[in-house]
Amino acid sequence: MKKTIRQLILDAAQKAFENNEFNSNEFADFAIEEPKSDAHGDIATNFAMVNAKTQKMAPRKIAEILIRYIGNDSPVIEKTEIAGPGFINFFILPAAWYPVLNDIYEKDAEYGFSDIGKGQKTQVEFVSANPTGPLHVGHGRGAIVGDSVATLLSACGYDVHREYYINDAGKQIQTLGLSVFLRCKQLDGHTVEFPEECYQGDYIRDIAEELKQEKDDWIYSVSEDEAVSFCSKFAADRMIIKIKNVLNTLGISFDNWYSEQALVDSGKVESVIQKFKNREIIYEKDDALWFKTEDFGDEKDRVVVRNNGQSTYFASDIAYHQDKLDRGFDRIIDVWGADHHGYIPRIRASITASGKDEKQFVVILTQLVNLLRKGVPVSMGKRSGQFITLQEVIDEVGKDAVRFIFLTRHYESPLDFDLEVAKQKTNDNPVYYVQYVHARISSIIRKARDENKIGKNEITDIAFDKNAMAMIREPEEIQLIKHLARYPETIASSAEYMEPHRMAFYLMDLAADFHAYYNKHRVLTEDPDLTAGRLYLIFAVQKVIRNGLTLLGVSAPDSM
RNA sequence: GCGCCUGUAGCUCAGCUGGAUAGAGCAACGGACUUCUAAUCCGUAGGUCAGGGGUUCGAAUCCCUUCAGGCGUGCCA
Repeated sequence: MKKTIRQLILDAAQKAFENNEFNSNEFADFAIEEPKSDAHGDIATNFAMVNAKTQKMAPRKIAEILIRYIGNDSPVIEKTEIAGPGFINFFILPAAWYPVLNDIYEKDAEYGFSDIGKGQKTQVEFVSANPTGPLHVGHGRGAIVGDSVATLLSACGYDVHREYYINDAGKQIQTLGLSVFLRCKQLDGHTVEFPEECYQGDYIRDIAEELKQEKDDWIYSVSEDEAVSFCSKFAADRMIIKIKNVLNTLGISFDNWYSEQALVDSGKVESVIQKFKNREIIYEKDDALWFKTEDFGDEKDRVVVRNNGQSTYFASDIAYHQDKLDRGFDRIIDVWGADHHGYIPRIRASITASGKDEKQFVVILTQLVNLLRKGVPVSMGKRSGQFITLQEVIDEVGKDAVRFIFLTRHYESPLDFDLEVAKQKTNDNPVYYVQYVHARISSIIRKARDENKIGKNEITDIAFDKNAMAMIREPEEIQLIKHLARYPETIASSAEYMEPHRMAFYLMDLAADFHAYYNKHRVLTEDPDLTAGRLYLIFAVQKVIRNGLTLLGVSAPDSM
């Protein structure tokens, strides 16, 4: 509809210019939008205002000329008017909205999908939590945002690749191994002291017990170094399995699990360092190797190889991001927790340094999650082991509620996640509000079948009965269709701005419109045409609700 | 100190990238179930968009500044 109106305006403007009523045929960019208030019509444009300069005319004068050329013969327009400082408001004929419904039936699960991504290869890397402990709610937020963004991009025709980067090299993995090793010894009755840096959560004990079950006393038959190293590998593998399981319960899976250790073993880290050394953008100081990130926009230079010869996490990351781009991705999107924001300039520096376009690299920073119970903060501390895991949160409030709550906020705002609120099945918890629409419509359709009220056509018939269609004319019904017509652009903007919350809010709004309609009008009536028309409408609503929930990874139940 | 993020109704949050009278939900108050699921709906009330300046036809939105909160500012990850 917006496209149609835009074209009408452009054609009219061109004609006005040809007849010398406009001073220029260079028109400024103008907006086509839906006014907040119904009194301002269905669609409005600021064309006249933004073109005051190009035409050297008063906005209202421009508007007058324009609507004269738009005329009244368009099949979709009921009337036009000029309002306020020069808005042009269009009132659309109710019947002009009907094709939206046919479109929904025709495209079905792919209604609203587009190819604006043009098959661009896009990688979304998210979660990527260290396998040194269970996921917590903060990881959950990144996981859900990343997954939903990936899904939305796919719906817009991007060729999307989901990746999890496993930090399975480096000191923290050794520490993990040591923690498990010490816990094993303790389980065997030895007195051991845990160094402060060791992980002490219950999961360490679980892994130690699993290890003992599989390997019995083997760890004492080898050197301690060898034992710890084995424990590291064993524990990391176990943690990855657990992480995969949690993510599975959230409906999240990855195309690739990328191992840092494998990256190191491949020699890519070494070779990037060498390459940068040759270009003299890596230099030696204080027995360490430094990357001149400051030359590429960072605050100061960063260490890539420590004075003890170990390379840093950053060194791997340079090679990793290089490798991503070498794999041919047009755009790489990293989803990080806000506490990593200091890393952006240095990664960007590494990308610029290697001659790539920094615009290919995008970071979504999800702000921290405060876990509460009845308004009281739940303490979180990884080393101490005193924390609630993501798995526990999901078990308590359910996958759908967790996903939806995380998605009803802009990822940039800090999030208070209250476990008690999340469990409530009230409107504090809008996931049920939206799902209820789906269940209600399923219920109506069941009843319609029971009572033989489906009519002579199946509801899903695209070539729908004209008489039935014409019965759709209540204001609430037209309102619903207008809302359904906005779904495609909601997908597009959610994907373009990588803001899945837009879809969540869209669904809540649509749900509100439906619930209001439901309370005011009966779908199943004694009039067969009316009943058929309304069934056709609500079935379309149900499809859109289901499609939208699916994009957000939330289920659409047939009964609640 | 510097950098990033945030500040909108009592609470939790939107506000479509500069548009018309700033919107929802919760909480409060008053109504609607013999009829398709009341996990719903209808209504009332609630605002100096943190404060101040600027940009222009027009600012919650852009710029400057002050204040408040969070995070970061490692040869940790």
